[in-house]
Amino acid sequence: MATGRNHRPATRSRGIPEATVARLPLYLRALTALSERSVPTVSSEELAAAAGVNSAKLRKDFSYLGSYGTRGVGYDVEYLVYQISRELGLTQDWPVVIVGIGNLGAALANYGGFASRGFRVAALIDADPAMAGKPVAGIPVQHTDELEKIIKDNGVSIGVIATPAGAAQQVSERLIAAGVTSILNFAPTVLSVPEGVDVRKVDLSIELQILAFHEQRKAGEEAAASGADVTPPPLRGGPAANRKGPDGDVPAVMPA
Amino acid sequence: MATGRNHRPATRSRGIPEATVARLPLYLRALTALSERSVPTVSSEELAAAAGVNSAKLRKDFSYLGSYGTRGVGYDVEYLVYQISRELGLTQDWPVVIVGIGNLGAALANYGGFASRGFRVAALIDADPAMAGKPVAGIPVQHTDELEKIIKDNGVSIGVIATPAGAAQQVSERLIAAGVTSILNFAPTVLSVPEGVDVRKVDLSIELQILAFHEQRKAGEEAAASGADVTPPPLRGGPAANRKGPDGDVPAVMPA
DNA sequence: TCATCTTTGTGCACGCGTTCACAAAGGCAT
DNA sequence: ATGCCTTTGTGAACGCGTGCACAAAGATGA
Ligand SMILES: NC(=O)c1ccc[n+]([C@@H]2O[C@H](COP(=O)([O-])OP(=O)(O)OC[C@H]3O[C@@H](n4cnc5c(N)ncnc54)[C@H](O)[C@@H]3O)[C@@H](O)[C@H]2O)c1
Ligand SMILES: NC(=O)c1ccc[n+]([C@@H]2O[C@H](COP(=O)([O-])OP(=O)(O)OC[C@H]3O[C@@H](n4cnc5c(N)ncnc54)[C@H](O)[C@@H]3O)[C@@H](O)[C@H]2O)c1
Repeated sequence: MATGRNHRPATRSRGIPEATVARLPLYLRALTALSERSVPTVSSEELAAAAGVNSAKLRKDFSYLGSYGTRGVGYDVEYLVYQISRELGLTQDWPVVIVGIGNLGAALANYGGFASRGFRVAALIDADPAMAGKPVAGIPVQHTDELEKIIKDNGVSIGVIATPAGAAQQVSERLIAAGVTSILNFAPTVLSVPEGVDVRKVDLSIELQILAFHEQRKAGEEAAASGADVTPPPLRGGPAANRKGPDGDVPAVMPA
Repeated sequence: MATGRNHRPATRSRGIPEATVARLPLYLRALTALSERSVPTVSSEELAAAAGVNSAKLRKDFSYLGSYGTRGVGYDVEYLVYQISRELGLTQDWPVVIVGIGNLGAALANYGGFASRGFRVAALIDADPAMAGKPVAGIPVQHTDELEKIIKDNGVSIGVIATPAGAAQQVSERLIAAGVTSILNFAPTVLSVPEGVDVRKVDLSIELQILAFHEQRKAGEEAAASGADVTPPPLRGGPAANRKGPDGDVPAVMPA
């Protein structure tokens, strides 16, 4: 579940809110772009616009990292890039393994965005013996038998799962037993992991379904305005009341 | 153009909290699995476990949909599947276009999870003339010149962007101008869209960076125990210690 | 019919995250 | 130096989401 409740009593000073942590990569990306254009400083307003967030939120986020800005001027781009990188742990190189080299796994392996940010594909692992040795994105695929050895030899602590859903739980258990403590899961399954292991999931179906919900709502409101009724009849406690909010919005954070 | 800098009183769809909407697909998946095993009813406790959430949260979520449970018994699986599907708008078929048929786009096109849930790949679109006509996942790729026509002819309202980051904003503008009102963006860019358009993004780099942050913190706490400072731990380290973590499960995708 | 037992539905309290609004800080020109 | 102007950093208010705890609902069996 989400960032828990009564966790640890100490280390409040280092306690950067989870929501802030999730935005740091966004700021970092915007700052990197500015850095490449040799822009020396940015105001919270400009940077917030580039990152697509509220400027007050950005300032508060940065306040958790310390006071790196200069009033009346803004933030020093290079310095901030460094500070955020350090905070995110990107000043070191993180070896990552990808398990399940099918359509998606291969695409991930080919993705250049890994190396560009301190991540290095240490190994590609698949259960299919026919794939063993075959190079994907220049890296030879290794068999799952080697999984534990690979993890340990390379000191891998982050694993990416791109296997079919049915295999994901088992794969996660092997990864964790071998030393992995962070998993990015692309398989549409709820992984059950011990405490201390972080799991983040990327689920295409869920995203589409959320979009579909909003699409339907938009269509419903539209139809409601013209008197038509598109949605099926509610069976119970029918809330004939349709909200026709002025919203046009969007966001929604998804919890676990 | 219009960067939405207007704040809305938050999206109150139809009274269903956004956080709940984001969990409905999760429940639906668990329920579908039960349905396939011909399980007639489930308690909130069981279903919550299967979906990886708190049972009280699940009950509260369902309460927004109406009272579909029976006290002392639980929920009727089939009925609930229907209700949630209807709520999410999955009783109708949503045509979807994928723009940018590279590594990732091709993987998405090959993904079976689309059709299984009311989504249909209406077209694959790419700017590379060399790809035009080539079939990917059984569907011929069409050139971007056709984009507007494709969207309109098929009544597409949901678009998936898998182009390089540099092209994403422009592609989104064309999609929106042609009638798309929901976008799932895989490109690492902040899309600026007019009000009324929903954007959800999936960003691998961000997910990995968030995981890296937690990894670093875990390593830091470990080191702290041995007298080190709480700041930048030089090297990632050692043995994956299984201590208390922040959480066991986290979200992955974020709103636009 | 009535008692018992299970499980729902929800009132309530709490904490996190967001946003507003503004005082203080600092640069810069005079 | 002094005053002006810009922008930060944050106190405070507010709303959303979460989870506890329990009364009410309803099934089941005697
Ligand atoms: N392709 C997509 O766009 C997409 C989108 C969203 C989610 N997903 C999910 O990602 C996963 C992979 O999708 P895909 O399209 O690449 O599937 P795929 O069938 O093309 O690839 C799966 C790969 O995993 C390997 N594998 C199977 N069991 C394994 C095991 N126990 N250990 C190691 N490797 C194993 C298979 O040999 C195969 O190479 C699936 O769970 C899918 O639902 C895919
Ligand atoms: N591959 C991954 O695993 C992965 C992971 C995360 C994010 N991404 C992002 O997804 C996007 C696609 O990644 P990829 O690896 O598939 O890249 P790719 O280069 O393999 O594919 C990009 C495709 O988009 C097409 N394209 C370019 N401009 C276009 C335009 N204006 N209109 C239509 N099509 C256009 C290209 O012809 C190409 O076929 C990138 O933004 C990447 O950063 C990819």
